[in-house]
Amino acid sequence: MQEIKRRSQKERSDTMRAALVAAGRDLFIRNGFAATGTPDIVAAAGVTRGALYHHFQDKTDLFAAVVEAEAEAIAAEIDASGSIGLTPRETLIQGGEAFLAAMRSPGRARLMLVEAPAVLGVDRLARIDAATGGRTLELALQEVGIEAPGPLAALLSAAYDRAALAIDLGQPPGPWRAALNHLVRGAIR
Amino acid sequence: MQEIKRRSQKERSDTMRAALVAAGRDLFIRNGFAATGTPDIVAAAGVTRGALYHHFQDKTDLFAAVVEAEAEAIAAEIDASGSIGLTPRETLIQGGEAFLAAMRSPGRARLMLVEAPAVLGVDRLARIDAATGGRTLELALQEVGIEAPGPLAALLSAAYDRAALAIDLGQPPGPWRAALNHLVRGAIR
DNA sequence: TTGCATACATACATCCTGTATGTTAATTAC
DNA sequence: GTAATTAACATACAGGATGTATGTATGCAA
Repeated sequence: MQEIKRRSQKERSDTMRAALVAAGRDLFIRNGFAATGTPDIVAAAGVTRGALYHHFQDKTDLFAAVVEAEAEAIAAEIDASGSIGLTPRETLIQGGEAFLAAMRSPGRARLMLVEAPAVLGVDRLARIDAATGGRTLELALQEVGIEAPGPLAALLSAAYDRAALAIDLGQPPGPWRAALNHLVRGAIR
Repeated sequence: MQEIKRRSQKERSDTMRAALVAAGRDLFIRNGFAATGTPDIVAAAGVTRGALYHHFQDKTDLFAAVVEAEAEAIAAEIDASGSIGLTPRETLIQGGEAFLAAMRSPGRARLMLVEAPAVLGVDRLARIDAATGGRTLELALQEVGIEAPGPLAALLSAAYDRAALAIDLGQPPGPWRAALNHLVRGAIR
């Protein structure tokens, strides 16, 4: 009868881990990493700090899990809006639009583009979104015939990041989209 | 005889403040903001925490002072290398090169481009380097006839930031400079 | 020189982090 | 089916950091 007591270990563990990640995501987005204490997180999840330190090595490790989950969510949203049968340069522009759309989830830009590099380090974060879907831009540039697409992809990605941040901070998206289009079209000639 | 005791209040205060900023800069660059404690800073400066909290409201306030000083130093270096009598687009490229050169001071890129936005917030940091010399890029774009130079300047600035970071992380500068040239020339047609 | 303000040093309270230990429930071994 | 083991947490503890409150000495002004 009591299905609460009948949960398997793995199921219990998975839901708890997910609850901690969800609570952490919420608070990290609202207050940032430094201003969010582990007591706040576990209180929001309705547990104690023992649960947190059982599932994660430390607070940074939980944050990394939040960032990874967020990166996967972003990649999934972008993939979902990926229209097929476009020219390479159309794919480029459309992928950028999809990125901006995915980044309009409130606070997501600050979490992924400001907090994450500072907390996890630039290289570690780069590895995370390389593991999810960060190389699509590079491949698209290669399609349109750029010789060394790596650095240029990183630069354009940085430009998109900056635009997403500005929009997340409340600025109107129109001028940023226009400037991005200008930049991309100039880059692929 | 004892010139130490003969210092005026203002002189004493100024040197102390400068010493704290210098010690803070050194440690923030080496270990980052979060991993640097106020005991470390005052120990490096040879004083106690009382001095720090007399001159600054809190640890973040000291960090802001460090960032401001660094922004001024960067602006001064860029201004010093500013050749006159160039065409607007030459000025654009040359200014970018000067920025990259200024950013090769070890750890400076991470401090200003990763830590500072996270600790101070993007908007506050934007105000700081707008107060120093952050609008030169925007003016240069206006010179070459860009209609709305604001967003485009921000995007190109973000690209330069990304390149500076990559170079600071140890990557060879050549490909990044090439990609930046490609991007800028495409943007100004 | 007397009084006050400035420039620090010292002492203290609070909070947070990470770890060590304890407890309960689920899984495995026999 | 029961004992033993392990996983999943909760509780308790130690260390350190931050910010503030208080104390002290020196410069400065009347």
